[in-house]
Amino acid sequence: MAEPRAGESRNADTRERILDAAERLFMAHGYEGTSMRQITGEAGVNLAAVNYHFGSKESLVQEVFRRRLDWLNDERMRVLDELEHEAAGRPLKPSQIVDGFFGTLLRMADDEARGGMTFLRLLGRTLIEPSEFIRTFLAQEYRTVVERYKEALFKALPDVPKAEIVWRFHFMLGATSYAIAGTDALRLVTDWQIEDEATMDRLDHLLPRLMSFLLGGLRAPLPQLNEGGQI
Amino acid sequence: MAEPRAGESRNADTRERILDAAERLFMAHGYEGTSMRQITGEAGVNLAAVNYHFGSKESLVQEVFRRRLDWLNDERMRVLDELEHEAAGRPLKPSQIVDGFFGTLLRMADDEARGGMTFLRLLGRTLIEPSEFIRTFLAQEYRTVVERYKEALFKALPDVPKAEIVWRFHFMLGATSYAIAGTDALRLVTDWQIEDEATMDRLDHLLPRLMSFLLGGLRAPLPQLNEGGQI
DNA sequence: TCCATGTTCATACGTTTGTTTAAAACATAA
DNA sequence: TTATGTTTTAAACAAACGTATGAACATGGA
Repeated sequence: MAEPRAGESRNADTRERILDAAERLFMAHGYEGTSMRQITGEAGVNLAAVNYHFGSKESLVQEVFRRRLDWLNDERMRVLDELEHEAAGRPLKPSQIVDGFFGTLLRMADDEARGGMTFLRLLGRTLIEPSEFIRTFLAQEYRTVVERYKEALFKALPDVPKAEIVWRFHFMLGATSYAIAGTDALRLVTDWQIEDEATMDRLDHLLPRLMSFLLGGLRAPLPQLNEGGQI
Repeated sequence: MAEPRAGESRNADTRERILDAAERLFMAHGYEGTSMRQITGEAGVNLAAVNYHFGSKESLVQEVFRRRLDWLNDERMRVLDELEHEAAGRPLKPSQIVDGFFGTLLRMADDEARGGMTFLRLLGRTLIEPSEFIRTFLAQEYRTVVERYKEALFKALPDVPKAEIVWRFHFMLGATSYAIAGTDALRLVTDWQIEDEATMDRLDHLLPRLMSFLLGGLRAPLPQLNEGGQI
């Protein structure tokens, strides 16, 4: 380990250590289930450090997400810009759009410097986090990106009602959320000791699997909606 | 309101009042985010009542789920028994199985006596709840039912690798979870003021929408898995 | 050297947490 | 009525919570 050079360097180091510890603990135990003392303990810093550097626990969790989401959503925007530029006006293929949004997300798992699997699992279970202010915060962070991808899907699937696309976007988010929430949640479906456990959580298998599923759902035949009263 | 007749009647009433309040509050604020004082306050009972009737907060939340899941999973078993009996050995259609598992769940929303939408939304966000002991508990409660439906899917889709089906079951759970987690989570995708808000959350629309999506995903073309190293 | 600035530290504050206690109130049956 | 078991009640408990404070320390420029 390299010695921190001096004041400002230690400063930045402390912030990062706190963010890393908070990310891991929020992932494991949730926001309300994680205490300041756990965070500062695991980070090896003083209890008061969080309030000094971030102001409050609420601000801390927001910074935990912002640190990763800023890059992710910028990247998603960049990818969509590039796709639309190459398409030169013609509508994109749904698979391109889905990969731009969800593929870009899942590929973060390979990048340990961007939070890797830890952040992905945290995000996966936080989109439907009980804590009101976190959901509100995430909704704001995602607003513009989701809006652009929604519009792209509208153009790519002109024959599908917009409300239908919105719902299917929502369903895709759910499937992806479970996909990355990881082996914890998978215990619901598998019997702990699955024969090919080793290959179950290979990331290079997860992405194509999820992508097939999402596209299958997105392009499914439209349901017959009974416009009258009861079903 | 009918007067409670006598001792045992008041007893049961207090228990039910606590369970109802806890269900609603856990749905709104999560397990860790809900205090005993909130629960007993909303239920209109004494603070000590929870510990007297249920022993602890952990036992309470387990009873909240058990009260609904017992019926749900029995019903799922019954439906699958019936389907397999009618099929008389021949494999079921995937749509029948999916409807038996997820349709039975969603149709609970119409039954206010079974918890209705409140319990559904609670369940939706609890399958990936951070609290370890809740996930463990749910995994146990679901074990046998999930196992039977998995087997049914294996038989219904003999050409699809079992690992693939397990994953897709998992994805379906995720999509369903988001579907029932309700309008809170939908804010991620919609712009608050959607034109046809009124029709967005009509339950008789949600079920066929979700079903199309799930079946589309379940029957999607198999992904090309790179059996070698990196993707 | 001195001061100013930024950071760390131990400690304490006021609340809130889940749970326990012992007495009171109640219901049931002899 | 008396005796017995069950349920409700107010009050208290220790522990943990997020946050605030002021002294100690380190650093860089004057």
